[in-house]
Amino acid sequence: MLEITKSYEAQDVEAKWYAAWQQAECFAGKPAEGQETYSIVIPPPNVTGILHMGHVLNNTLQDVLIRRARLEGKAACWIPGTDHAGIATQTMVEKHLKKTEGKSRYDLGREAFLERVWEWRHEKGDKILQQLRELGCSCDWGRTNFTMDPAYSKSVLTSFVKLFDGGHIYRGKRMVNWCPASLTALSDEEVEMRPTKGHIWRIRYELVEPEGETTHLVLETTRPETIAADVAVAVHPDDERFKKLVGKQVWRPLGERVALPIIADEAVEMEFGGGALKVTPAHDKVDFKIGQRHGLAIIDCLEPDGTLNDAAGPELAGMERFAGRKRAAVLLEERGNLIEAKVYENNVGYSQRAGVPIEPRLMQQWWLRYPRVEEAKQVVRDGLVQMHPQRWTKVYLNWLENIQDWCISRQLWWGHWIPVWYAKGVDREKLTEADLKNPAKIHVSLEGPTDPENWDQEEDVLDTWASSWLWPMGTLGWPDEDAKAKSNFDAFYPTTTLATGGDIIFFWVARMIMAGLEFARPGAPVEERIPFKHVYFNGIVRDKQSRKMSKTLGNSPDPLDLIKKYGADGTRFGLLQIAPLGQDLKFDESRIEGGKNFCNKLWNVCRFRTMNGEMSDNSSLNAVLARIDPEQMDEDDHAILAALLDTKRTLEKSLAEFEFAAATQKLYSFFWADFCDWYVEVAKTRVQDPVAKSHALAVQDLVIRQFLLLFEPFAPFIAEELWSQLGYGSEGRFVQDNHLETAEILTGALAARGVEVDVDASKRVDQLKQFTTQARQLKADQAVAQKRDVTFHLLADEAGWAAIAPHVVKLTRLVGAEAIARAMEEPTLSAVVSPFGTLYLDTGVKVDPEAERVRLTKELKQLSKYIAGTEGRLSNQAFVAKAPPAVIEGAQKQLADLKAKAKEVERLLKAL
RNA sequence: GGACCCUUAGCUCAGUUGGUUAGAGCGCUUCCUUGACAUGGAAGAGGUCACAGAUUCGAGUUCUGUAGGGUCCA
Repeated sequence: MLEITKSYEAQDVEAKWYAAWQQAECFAGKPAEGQETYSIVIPPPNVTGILHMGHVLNNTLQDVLIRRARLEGKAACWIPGTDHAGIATQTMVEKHLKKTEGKSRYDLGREAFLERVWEWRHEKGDKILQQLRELGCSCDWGRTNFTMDPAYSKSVLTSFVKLFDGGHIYRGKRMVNWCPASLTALSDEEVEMRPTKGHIWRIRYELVEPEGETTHLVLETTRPETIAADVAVAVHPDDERFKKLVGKQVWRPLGERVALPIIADEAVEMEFGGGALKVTPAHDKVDFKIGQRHGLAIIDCLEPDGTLNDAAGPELAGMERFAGRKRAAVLLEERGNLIEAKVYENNVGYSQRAGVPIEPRLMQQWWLRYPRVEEAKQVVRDGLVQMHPQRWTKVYLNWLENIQDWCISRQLWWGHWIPVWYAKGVDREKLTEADLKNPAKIHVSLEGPTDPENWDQEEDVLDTWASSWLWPMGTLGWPDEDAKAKSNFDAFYPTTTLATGGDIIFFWVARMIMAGLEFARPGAPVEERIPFKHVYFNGIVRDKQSRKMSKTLGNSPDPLDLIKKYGADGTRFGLLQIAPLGQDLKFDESRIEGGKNFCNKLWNVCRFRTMNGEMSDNSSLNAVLARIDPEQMDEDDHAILAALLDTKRTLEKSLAEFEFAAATQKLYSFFWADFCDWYVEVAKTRVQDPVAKSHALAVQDLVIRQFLLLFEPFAPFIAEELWSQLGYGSEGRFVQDNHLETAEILTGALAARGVEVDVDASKRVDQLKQFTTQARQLKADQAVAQKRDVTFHLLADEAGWAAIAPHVVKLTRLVGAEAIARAMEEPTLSAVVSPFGTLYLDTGVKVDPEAERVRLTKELKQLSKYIAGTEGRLSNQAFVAKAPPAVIEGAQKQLADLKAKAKEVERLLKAL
């Protein structure tokens, strides 16, 4: 007898099998000639991050896909790795440095600081990859990548050089989103617009020369601290109110007393703030464009860290920007320029990472004109890259329609150092487009100049996303030919599926598509250059109040606690059950508990199987099939096999469409309801029967075998353990070494064994189930639910008795009775109308006619309601004329059944 | 301002191309520790499918609008 414990203890099992899998190199992606491949690249988590619920969901999905692919016989490869996450990691280390040593990165200097970051990375990094192992993730760990690894860095820098050479990258002075906290430029995607409460100030700008009655203009601004950087006042050219003032001048109310021209520009909104706009080209994108059109000067009144500089005027210089704003308002009031201060809410751009308002600033940065924009749209429109759910396609295309050049330089130290060198003595601020192509002034290459003493390298690093957009290629060895061969680039690129969150569709997904099209396999057909064929966008894990789970809110459970409490399998399965297709999901721990309970149920039914009889040959599908006796197949056998085939088909379909919740729900209902609650129960009787026993157990072994194969991608640990315990495998071989038979193949294999699965058996078994429920119901009504010494009498016609007779023994056991006997005459007992005839319950106690009348009357009322409804439909001429015949027949049959039943209930009532 | 999503039982969600009496899990009520499982079993209560129209023989399902909630873009 095998020693299966009474309940499933996940922890021991999990540790044991993960080690075994790794030992046997189960997860290594090894493509064979002619073998279909299935590859996934992990969305690389931050190297210093720790596992949160979003990772659990995202990685469980990937593991389900990759494990299923292995079972389908594909060469599967899941490439793991981590991202250096420039700003996040640098900020983390800087904070730590400040806290422990009271030093800034500048105190250490670039080189020493980077050493600290690397130390940090070696100490705290990759923890998350360890945690993924606890979740059961079957990544090919030998292929682990890090975006700052030398090989990967080479691919990043290569892409820069290629894009530069191709004219896609340029250096230019443009408005950027500046983060005063992180002291770096950001891309538009890293800026989040937030409605922000503040003030708007109405301010008088006095005319230098009054124009009749008009002595001043009224302007509204939310940023009075920048008034000193105003260089003009603009009005709309069509605005009748101001037409005669265009060309005149107003006095700047703060800072140096300067006369500002009044100009006309179409960018001004006439309805807003009285129609006149202060123009501050250094601090606003719209103003900058106006300034360019009118040849205006640019006055920058802010320091990089957000404090006001001398240009802001002596009263404000040196102040922090928000303090300066308040002070500016006070100054305006003192000078009589302030008309009104109103509470006001507007959209303000915030740095997504640092959480502070960004400053639009005019700066020299490196920019990328995206390559392959049109092609990137086309591959998605053509379905070469399919997005699931499909609606993301629209979001993607919309972004590409309005795409802007990408600011790829970051004023950070942690990241890929931009491979650009300036000739010593060159004034970087004055470099022109032509200078960028002049090798005497600029050098761009992987290796750097041969005479480094004459050059200074660019200080900036690349945006992190300008490295991760190469992930599907870089992790497969691109651009190095030897590395590509070693990594099986040819076999695994394009990858099959990318699973990620919709929040990074622009940051990452769209850019990967463009990078793939640009760099992978130049000249090859487009379907060979795309980085992936499917993108599945999983939802966001939210708490019960629909808030995003986050560390700062403290509303997220620690996944490792969940794994400890419910097992990795239970956590995975429970979470997937509440993960609808691409919809956000509200986390509900009770569902995780449900996942654990399901595992326990599976465990116990397998345990029960071992208690019912010695295990026979389970070593292969054919071995199990050989033990099935076609002669012994009864309706329950047919019904459970039909349900098994249906489950297989459902999974084939739902997983192909990324409907994970549908898949888990089918697994759950099939196994618990169809198999445990019914099949195993009815089989208890057959297992006592020496003739039927071996066949009945063989069917169970077949179902369990197939179920474990279906379940393994979702719950690999328990599946592996039971596979081993029940003798489905052999030493040194694992579940994944088997082939998951499709419904079609299994149907064929059964047929070859002489078993043609009768799909209609389910309908007849449903009647038996209904009978069972009715009998139990009768017992519960008579308050004898637990008594087993009761007798049922069935008043049935020949057909009814013939249908139920073969099942009477097991039904007797199932309903908890001494006997189910055929009644030859009508007893005066509590009764119910079953599909096989009228069923009476003899408890040995006299029937209470009043209670019986109440019960039957209620039943009759219910039936009458349905009869009326069905009659109503059938008496509708239009229905009969237009509905399909099958529907009409169904309704007619239903009506006949209901009427017969009602007639019998009426008869019972009269007989009381 | 533009685009998209959601609203079904107390809670979290299924409900495939329109078709018999709208389902599951959790929670709740009653009963049960009977040799697989109390992480369990049996029975039960609980829903005008947000609202208003339209299409249709027939709408939770399709269309239009309204309200509420959410997301993205500007």
